[in-house]
Amino acid sequence: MRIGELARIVGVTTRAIRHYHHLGLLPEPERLANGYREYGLRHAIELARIRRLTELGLGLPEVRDVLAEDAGRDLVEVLAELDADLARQEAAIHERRARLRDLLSDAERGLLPADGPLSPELSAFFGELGDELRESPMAVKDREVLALIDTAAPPEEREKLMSVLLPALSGPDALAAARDVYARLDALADAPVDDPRVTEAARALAACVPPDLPTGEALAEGNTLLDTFLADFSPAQAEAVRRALRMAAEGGAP
Amino acid sequence: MRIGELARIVGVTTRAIRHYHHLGLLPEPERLANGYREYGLRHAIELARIRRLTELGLGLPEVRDVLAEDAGRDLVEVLAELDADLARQEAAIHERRARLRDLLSDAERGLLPADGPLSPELSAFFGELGDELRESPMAVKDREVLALIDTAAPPEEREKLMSVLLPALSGPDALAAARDVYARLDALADAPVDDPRVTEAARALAACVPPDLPTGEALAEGNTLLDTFLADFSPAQAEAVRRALRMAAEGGAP
DNA sequence: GCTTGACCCTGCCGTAGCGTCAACGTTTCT
DNA sequence: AGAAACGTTGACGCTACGGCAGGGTCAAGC
Repeated sequence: MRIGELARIVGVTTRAIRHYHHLGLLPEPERLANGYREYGLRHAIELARIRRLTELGLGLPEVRDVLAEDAGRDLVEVLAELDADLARQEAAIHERRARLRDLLSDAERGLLPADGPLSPELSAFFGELGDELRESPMAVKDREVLALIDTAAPPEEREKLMSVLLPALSGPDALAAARDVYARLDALADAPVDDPRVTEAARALAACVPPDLPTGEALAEGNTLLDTFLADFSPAQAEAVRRALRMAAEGGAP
Repeated sequence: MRIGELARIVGVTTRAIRHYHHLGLLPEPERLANGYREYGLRHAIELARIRRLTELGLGLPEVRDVLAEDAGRDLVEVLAELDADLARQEAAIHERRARLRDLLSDAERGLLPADGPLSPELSAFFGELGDELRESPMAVKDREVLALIDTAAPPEEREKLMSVLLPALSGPDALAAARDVYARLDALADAPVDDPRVTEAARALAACVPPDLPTGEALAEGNTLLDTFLADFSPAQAEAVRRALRMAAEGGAP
């Protein structure tokens, strides 16, 4: 029996058989005078065994281990380990599917303009903001930044930040206040730094900032983060934000 | 902001960021005079978006597609497709885990000497055969061959073969008959081809063969399969099997 | 001025399990 | 005798990066 026939019988490709030879999973058979491999029943049997094991999800090195230890002892151990691994994978897939379903249901209700997934509270806030996201560049930017924070710092810091932010976002006047601040900042896009509206915008923004926010940290000298953040704004907008942070920091820690 | 800081903020490795640059997922930022990449808030935002998408399970080429089509239209489509894909994977894993559990429970009851998984009926038959598998080489070989058939020809032919084999295996005298045949064939291991016991063994074996088995096919001239199969036997054993097949074929198609 | 340590750069090899050529020899059918 | 269908070895391709080699840059401390 030559390689093609063996492959057909067991239901694998010839390439796979040669691969198993290469890895030492399946012993190389005798060669005919022309160099062709000549297989016997033993090979078919062993190959079928390899197949059964790989189809269970074992990796080829593990299959080799199982085949090598002629006592079947190790098999049980490997299978148990594999089951645990598969359980983890299954759970991971399940979780991802749950998040996918949330996203898809949001999308069906017309939310989700072009963004990826973010936490449900934020999603709700920006969902209600609605048309603002199509008209106010500031609102768009704000959503992007909050999405960044939501994605970035894993649990610990995220939770802390969200716990002080969320009450502010879900208050009864939060939407109107946010719209007002966005409009004021948008108006500063082309304004000079000494425009009188800068002060008003800063005051409006500071009023929105929850008192528990660590604004002091943000103002610390070596903070390149704040600079990077403000580099994306016009000079007047950046000045307004900076003043608002100072006002919030002074008002919050008297 | 340089690459290390960006990586820390978003929670990825610098290697991943460079990888995204290489694939065109994330635009290359300006370079400083020393060749360092200099990032802004925009990059952090985009990188976080990429992260959210990959963590959902999208592949990087798909992420690129979603980011490229500036309308979010395609996102829903991609996500739906991804969900279908994940559903398939989840089902596959679930099935494998079910088979694994069967195997492990078999192993706990002391079955499964060193073999991989096979269909439950076969497993039951050889489970009951018990000690025979430790004493009779023929029994071991038989199990191996049936396991091969069980693994190899997918559904169609397998079902056909099993449907005629299983009744014969589960009859009340099946175990005793099988033991008898195994013993007779084992006795022929070192016997000459013209040993009188060859005829008796052939008769005993033929009596076990279900009448519906396509023995004619097996005897057709060009069948290298049968030769390969018999090459694993001693001459007298092979002769007995050959004669049994002839007897079954003649008796089965009168 | 020199070293140390923490960054940054490019580029190449490795991963699992084969698929897919390439370039060539053998067998088999017509 | 030519073509189709097989066989041989060898090398590259795929994911989403990790790891390493071999170097350049920058701030601080001696």
